Parts: sequence; C-alpha cells; structure tokens
Amino acid sequence: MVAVSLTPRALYEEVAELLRERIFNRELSPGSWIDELKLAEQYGISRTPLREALKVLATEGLITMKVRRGAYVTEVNEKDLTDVYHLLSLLESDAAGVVARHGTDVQLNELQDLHNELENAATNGVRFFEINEAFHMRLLEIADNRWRNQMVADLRKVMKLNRHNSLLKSGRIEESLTEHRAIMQALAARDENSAALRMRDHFANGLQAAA
Amino acid sequence: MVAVSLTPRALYEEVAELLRERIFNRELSPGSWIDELKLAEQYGISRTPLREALKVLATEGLITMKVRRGAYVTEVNEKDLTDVYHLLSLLESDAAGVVARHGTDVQLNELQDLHNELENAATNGVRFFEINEAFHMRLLEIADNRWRNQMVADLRKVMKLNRHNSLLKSGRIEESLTEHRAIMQALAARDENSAALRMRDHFANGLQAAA
DNA sequence: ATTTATAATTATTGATGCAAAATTCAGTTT
DNA sequence: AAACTGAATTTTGCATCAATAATTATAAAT
Repeated sequence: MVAVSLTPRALYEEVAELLRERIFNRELSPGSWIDELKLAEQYGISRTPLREALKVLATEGLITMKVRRGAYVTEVNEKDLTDVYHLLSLLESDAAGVVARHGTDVQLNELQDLHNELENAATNGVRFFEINEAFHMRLLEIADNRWRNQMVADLRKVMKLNRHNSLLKSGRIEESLTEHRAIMQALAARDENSAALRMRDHFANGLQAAA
Repeated sequence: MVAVSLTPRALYEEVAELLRERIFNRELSPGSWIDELKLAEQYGISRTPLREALKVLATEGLITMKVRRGAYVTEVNEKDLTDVYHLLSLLESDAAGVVARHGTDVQLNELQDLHNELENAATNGVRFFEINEAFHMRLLEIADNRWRNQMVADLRKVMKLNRHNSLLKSGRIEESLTEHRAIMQALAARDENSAALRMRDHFANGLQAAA
C-alpha cells in the first residue's frame, strides 16, 4: 500500500513551485524566454497546466507575459531592488509596531524564544539565517494580516530573483544581532514606535550591505 | 472599414476585466460559486481562456480556488476590510512622503492643479470623487514604485468587493477637502513627515466614515 | 549588393474532447 | 424513520488538436 498525497494540489500549483525553484536557481535566468513545449515535455505534462502555472507566476511578478511573444523571466534592475526592499521595510516595520501594541504575552514570549535561539546561533551562519527567517515570519503571522503576508511573500520572491538575494550578508551577523536585540527590546517594552523604527533601521542597514 | 483593437489584449485579459466588473457589480456575489460552463457559453468562448482569467483573479484575491471544487468569489469580512484599508493607508502615506522629498517642482505643480480642481468640484459629488481618484493615482505615479502601484491597485480591487466600497463618503466632502488641503500644503512645503502623517489622517477618517 | 516583399516555419493562443473525482439522489437495510 | 451504501450526473482538470500571428529566410528587384 503506497501512501498517496493527502492534499493533492492541482498540477498547475506543483508546476508553479517547480518553476519558482528553477528561476531562483538561475537555471531559468532573468530575461530568458520560457520554452513551453520543452518544459512540458521535460515534466511529461501537457501545455495547459503549464500555461496556468505561468499566469500565476506572472501575477506574482516572477515572469512577464508579452502578447503573442510568450513568457519571459522578469529582469529586476537596481531600482526594482531598492523599490522592493523599501516596501518590505515599510510592511515589516509596520508589522513590528502592530505586534508591539497588540501581541499577547504568550506571542511575545514566542518571539523572545526565537531571539534567544538567534543569539546562540551567531557562530553558525546557515542556522542564524534560518532562525532569522523564522523570526520575521512569526512576527508577520502574529501581526495577523493575511493581505500583508501575501504581499511580503510575493516581494520576497522578487528579491530572490537577484544574485545578491540574501537579505542578510554573512559579514553582518554581529550588527544584525545588535539590531535584532533592539527590535526585541522594543517589542518587550511594547513600544510601538520604537519597534517600527528599529525594524526600519534593521532593513536600512541590510540594504546598504547588499548594495 | 471598422477600426479593430490596435492592441489586441489576450482573450483571457479581456475576460478577466469582464469578470471583475461583474464581481464589482455584485452580479457575481461574494461566496457564490462560479459556473465555468455557463460563463463560457455566455461569452461564446471555450473554458480554457476563462480558466486562465480565473487564475489571474485568484492571485489578485478577488476569487478563491478550492481544489476540485472550482472557483468562488472571495468573501471579505470586517477584519479583511480594516486590514486592507490599513495597508492602503500605509502604502499611500509612504508615497506621499516620497513625493514630498523627491518630487520635482513640475510634478508638485501638477498635483496642485489637481487639488485646485478638487476645490472647485466640492459641490459635484461625482466629479469630486473622480478628481480625488485622479489625485491619488497621480501621487502614486510620481512616487514611482511599480511594485507599490501594483499592490495598491490590487488592494483597491479587494476594497471594491465590499458594499460600502467608496473610499469617500458623500457626506464627508468638506472634511475630505480639509484633509486634502493639509496634504497639499505639506507636499508644497516639502515636509516629508507631515505629508505622510496628513495622508494617514485622511485615511483614518475615511475608515471611520466607512465603518 | 542591399533592401523589400513574400512564403514558410515556428510558437502562442483558443477550442474541443476525455477521464477522474466529487456531489447528489435514490434505494435498501437496520 | 434514519442512516449508509451505491450509482449516476455534474464538474473539474488535463491533453490533444486547430488556427492565428510573428519571425526568419529566401528570392527578386532596384
């Protein structure tokens, strides 16, 4: 007896996920044309679900559809990058403010636990990166605005189109930790304005490091 | 000789636009199931472009796809509404700050002209609404962040799902005008913080009026 | 020799058809 | 009478097929 997928996502969803990975891996590089026939054959599927997946990715901003010319992987220039980063900063700093004001004690403790893990992972770059990601995700979940969460998710995908995709340079672990400490402190103090400002600082420094 | 569309958008784009209108008209009401065969027959097209249009609308948030259950018009509750409104406020107030700081004199004059038109249209509700819309759109264009513009456009579509969709109640024309005056003043003074704050006030009052 | 026009090939877009899955209705059993 | 099982109908989802549009290559004319 073989265990089959309990929640069988639609094929076009699966394909969309596969394509995202190939785009982030630069296997499909920005600006390049997407060969529908070739991909459909590779995946052993017809072009219908593939085209549906392409339209999902198009609305996410990962690919660009040109009329009667097909699909192209979106090219992001420097301005796009700073624009997207600016929005991420805006949305996440606002989320930090919301959590400082409306988060329950239990939720703040959760974040404190994640922050403590972060402090202990300062020597391990990969692990630091993972926990950092988890902290930001949890913060957004607690802020509890599904529309913002969707937007942040899409924007982060666009960021990944860039070579220097890491929102966190390895050389910045110490600085990043200091900034995180300030954020956590503001959250614990339930200081809405400070939490938002510290998060903004955190992003501002991250962008400088990326540029 | 009949003039045919010079820029023949793809059929699925056309259909997506038609469906948007029917959703905003409440002809397709929130929560209701979308009958693919019926719609395809009504429009005299096949299900393929219709299904592609549905996927576009799904990523915009207007409809929700359920696996093997088809497409449903998205239901927005009170929390969704305040969440979306909160984000619109955040994004547009930030845009106002950007324009105050980086807008050219020519661009600020453009906005001033629109504002003057607004002052003169205080007695005409419909026209006031139109110019108000134009002002906000122009401000966003000048802020020049295509990712934000896309997000605002999508969020505004979601707002239109609600009965009380108008971001501007007719009884609030005087108050709205006062707020707009303050925004314009801050922009002209190139006061970044003030412009953002005034825009926030403008939205905060609008939400109260809608609730 | 270069440019333009036409034809052919290639790829996107839309239609139709088929199979699998889910819901609904009916019949039987407890 | 109520609940459960089974069959039939409805609908989604994927594949194949046809047509339209665009690009490239070749040939002819200036």
